[in-house]
Amino acid sequence: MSQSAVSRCFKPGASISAKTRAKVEKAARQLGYQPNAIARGLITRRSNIVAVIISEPTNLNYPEVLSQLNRRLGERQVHILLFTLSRERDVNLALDQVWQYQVDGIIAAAQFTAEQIAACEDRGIPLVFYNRVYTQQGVSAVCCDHADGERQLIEGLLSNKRKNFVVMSGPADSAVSTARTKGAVTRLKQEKVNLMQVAGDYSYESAVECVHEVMSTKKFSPDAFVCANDTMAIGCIDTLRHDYGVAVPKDIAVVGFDGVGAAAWLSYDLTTVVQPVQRMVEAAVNMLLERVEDDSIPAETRLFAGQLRLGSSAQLEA
Amino acid sequence: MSQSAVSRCFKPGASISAKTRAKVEKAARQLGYQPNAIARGLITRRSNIVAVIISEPTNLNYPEVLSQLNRRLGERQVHILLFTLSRERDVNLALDQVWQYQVDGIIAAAQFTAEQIAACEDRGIPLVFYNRVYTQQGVSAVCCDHADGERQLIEGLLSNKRKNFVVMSGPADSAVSTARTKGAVTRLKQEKVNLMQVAGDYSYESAVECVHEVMSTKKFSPDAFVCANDTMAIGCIDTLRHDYGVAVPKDIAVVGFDGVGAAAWLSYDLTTVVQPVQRMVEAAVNMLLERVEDDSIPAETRLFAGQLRLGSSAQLEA
DNA sequence: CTGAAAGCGCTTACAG
DNA sequence: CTGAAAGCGCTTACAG
Repeated sequence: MSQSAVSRCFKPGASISAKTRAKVEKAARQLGYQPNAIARGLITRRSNIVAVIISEPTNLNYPEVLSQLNRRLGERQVHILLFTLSRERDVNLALDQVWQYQVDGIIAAAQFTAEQIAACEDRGIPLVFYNRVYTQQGVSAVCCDHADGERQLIEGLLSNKRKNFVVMSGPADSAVSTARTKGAVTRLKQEKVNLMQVAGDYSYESAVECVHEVMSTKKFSPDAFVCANDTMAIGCIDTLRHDYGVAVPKDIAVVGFDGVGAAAWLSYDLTTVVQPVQRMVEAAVNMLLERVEDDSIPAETRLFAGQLRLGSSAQLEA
Repeated sequence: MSQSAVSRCFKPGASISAKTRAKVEKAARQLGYQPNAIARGLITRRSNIVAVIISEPTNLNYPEVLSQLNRRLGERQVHILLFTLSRERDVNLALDQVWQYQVDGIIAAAQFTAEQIAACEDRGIPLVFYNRVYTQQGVSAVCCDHADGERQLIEGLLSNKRKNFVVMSGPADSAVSTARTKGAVTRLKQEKVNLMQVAGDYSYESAVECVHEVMSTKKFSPDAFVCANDTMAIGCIDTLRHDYGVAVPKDIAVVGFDGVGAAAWLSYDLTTVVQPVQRMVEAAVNMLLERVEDDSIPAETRLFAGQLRLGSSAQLEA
């Protein structure tokens, strides 16, 4: 048994006789032999590992994203080296590790600086952003159309005769929150309505505090809360009902964004925009692996429309 | 510059003069050089990668576990190769990949067969289970004491004069669900109370169906629901309130298990057992890495008590 | 303290 | 179709 013969046996399409193949396979079975993917990667310069960098692991949306990613990549025999960031600024720490592990590509749900993006390019590591868009050239991304989703929600609330809006944003360093908040505010500024902005951090608890802040403001009595994610919208509904006896949606309408599982729970039945996670993940994986195969493929940004979910937390027209 | 000099420069404690070190570091900075961890792993037989295998990614508990794991392992410069299983039986597929990637160890929140455990041992790959216990020798595990947690909940419900219990289990192939259900049922069988068992799958939707099933059963009118996880407990509360106008906890008490974020939401304020995730993860990481360093260290099972959270979904005594 | 050499487990032209 | 040889980028005795 030569080394080469064994190697060819595990390489699909290599020229090898049925006889040698049988011999190798038998021995492999007896010894429990599996080719060493690390050594293979060293010579082929393909590790079949992709780094997944996520900065908001607490976002309820992310387990689904991660498990979809694992499924889609797994189908193509690609593995995930996982990096969850506690703070957005830890990107550099993660990237240092990424270089060392010779990953084939990066899927990032985190904010990169221009230098960080350039560093990936310099090293020839394809990079696809998930739910971040960059205006600069040559950056691939899949993204849910946050601005348009917010626009749809606001249209509905407006034709519902809502006049006094609260827009609740997420963490200041979250690009997703910024996009959503900006989408909502931009549309609202075109109308003659009152607008108050408050800053949460995506968490239920932060929404509770924001609602207290709003409700203790004299001279402003809101009739609609527009929240940057579902978790905060849920926090709003609970606080309004339990602490202020407000009827939702009769007195105040509440809308969220994401389409997490809890949005459909009977206590909330949230009006929200559902991100097409499956399609987004599929697109991200395809775009990344295409560019791994062929580095001449140009960058591309794909924007997916979210789907309006009409719940009873805000009775919009269909 | 010899290869050896560069190598020593990146190895802490190696004998190298300040002068050469400076020269190497300067060059490294200019070229953006980082040692290739893959090649290093090939020769040192240490990849600094740990496989994390999770079979219930939909469990709301798991994002926190994963992000804690990442933090704890990251502190020790160890990385996570992630495997999420859609079905418990995919363990073999995951393990095949695990062998190829020469991981240093495995953390598994999934059910392994005796053969699968033996395969890890044969290959000398340390294995620590998370929230699974095995009675066989030589298996390391950290686990929340599910049975004792259930016992505490049941004691409380009993001293509350509850008489007609529903125990709702999770998926049949989940060891965690089995342990919890068995803990509850064992304790209940010691008392003169009525008991009905129903089978959910950990999801909110399955709890809704279970409640319908129970409430349409003539001759049985429950006054306590004991659910194998928080998500189902939440589904119970919602269904009881919205579909049957039941007062929780006055008419029917509901308890869960896990201590997920939503348990504290105002609409639920769940009585549940909180898993000490931080401590459990810390223990799992320590146990695994100890055994990576020194394979003579014997296996160990560590059982952590869960902490009772007294919410208003069941008014237990303190 | 430093460098030349061997070797980790693979793949891949190259000759036969 | 098959095997010997070179080489991927490292680390680590070994000599100097």
